[in-house]
Amino acid sequence: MQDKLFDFISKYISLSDDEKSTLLSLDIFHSVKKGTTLLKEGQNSKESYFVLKGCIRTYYIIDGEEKTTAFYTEMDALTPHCVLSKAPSEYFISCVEDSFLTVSNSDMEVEINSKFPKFEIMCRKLSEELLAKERFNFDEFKTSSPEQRYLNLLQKRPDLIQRVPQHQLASYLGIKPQSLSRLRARILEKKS
Amino acid sequence: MQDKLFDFISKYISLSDDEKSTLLSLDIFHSVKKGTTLLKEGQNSKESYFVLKGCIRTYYIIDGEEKTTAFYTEMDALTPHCVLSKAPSEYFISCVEDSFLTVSNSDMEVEINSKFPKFEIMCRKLSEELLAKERFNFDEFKTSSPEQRYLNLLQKRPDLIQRVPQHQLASYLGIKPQSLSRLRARILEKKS
DNA sequence: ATAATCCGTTCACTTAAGTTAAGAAATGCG
DNA sequence: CGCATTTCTTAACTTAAGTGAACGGATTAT
Repeated sequence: MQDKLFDFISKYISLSDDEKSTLLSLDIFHSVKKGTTLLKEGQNSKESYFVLKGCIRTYYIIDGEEKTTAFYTEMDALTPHCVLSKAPSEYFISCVEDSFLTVSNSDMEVEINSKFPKFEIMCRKLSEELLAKERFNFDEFKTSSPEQRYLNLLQKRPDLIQRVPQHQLASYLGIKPQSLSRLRARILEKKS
Repeated sequence: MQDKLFDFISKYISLSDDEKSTLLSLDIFHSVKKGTTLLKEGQNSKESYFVLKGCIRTYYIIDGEEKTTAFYTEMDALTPHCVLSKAPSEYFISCVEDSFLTVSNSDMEVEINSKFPKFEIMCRKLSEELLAKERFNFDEFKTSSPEQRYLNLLQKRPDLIQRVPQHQLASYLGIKPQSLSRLRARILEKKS
């Protein structure tokens, strides 16, 4: 499973065996059970996550209702907003499935980055790439209707629709669960 | 005006006078007239922008209609998706107002980053911060109605509503211009 | 095993956004 | 300056999402 991490890293920089073992010595690999809450609203966490297997989600509680805004699956990285802002978290992070993650601390990252400048380079490339992707996804969201967004998701992340509860998917698509149900029924009708 | 750039940079790293003059020698400062198109769909650009004064926007043309998805104003940085993906651009970038920008080339950035590791650090910090912000904005968008999004914009970027045409604002809010007009009339009614 | 809770779907009704069209106001250009 | 184009608003109508409620089916807890 560690190799998955190294495969991912190799897309950005090349690591020596020495550097690899330094990474492994940090004890960042963790197995997390479905339903576990990794971060709560109001907490001041310094932890970042990288999903090797499984799925985690971020959600807000607004007027007592859960609003899921993002899913992170295999090879997705998440540094919560509160880690950078050093302010209490506005949202929760929880485990959608039994998952295998790397969990790293921002102090630890600062240390590694200063020891291995390579690492700094990887982080820059990765966050630049993720920023561009995030902007693109946001653009797509803005320019399409709920139905188009659902069809788009069906194309791009068909796995999500299988592995995630409908009501979480609904808020991810920016609508209510009932609307998602109706929308799906409408699509099925059209096909026939 | 250059000082504005250095003030911005100083939030992330400290530059020596030597480094400052190296930066200035690169001839990255440009004045751009309102209406100028900086990037066209299909182009393979390597240029990134930083807005010192003015406003630029990204927009798509979908079914012959302009869809504005983002505005970049004072102290905003934009590296277009196509620069990183090295694929033709999916969108246009144009100048909303007469503006003063820095325009930098990705080859130039690679060179600077290798000469000044400090710069690499700044880029990492900046893109991490922007990524967190972008995700937060996306979350807000998903979890609110068009009316809430407009009211939120009124709070957070009141200047935009003044300086940008309504029909561009509308698609930025994910709705049609007619709906924005109606929505504003509705809000005015409520207030009275 | 049974009760309780949660989840997804359906329905009827309300509300708001999309669509089409028309006209007024502002802007740009010859 | 006046004409043309673009932009903004309004209106009537259509379509889709929000709301509240009810129903089975599944999952969880007791």
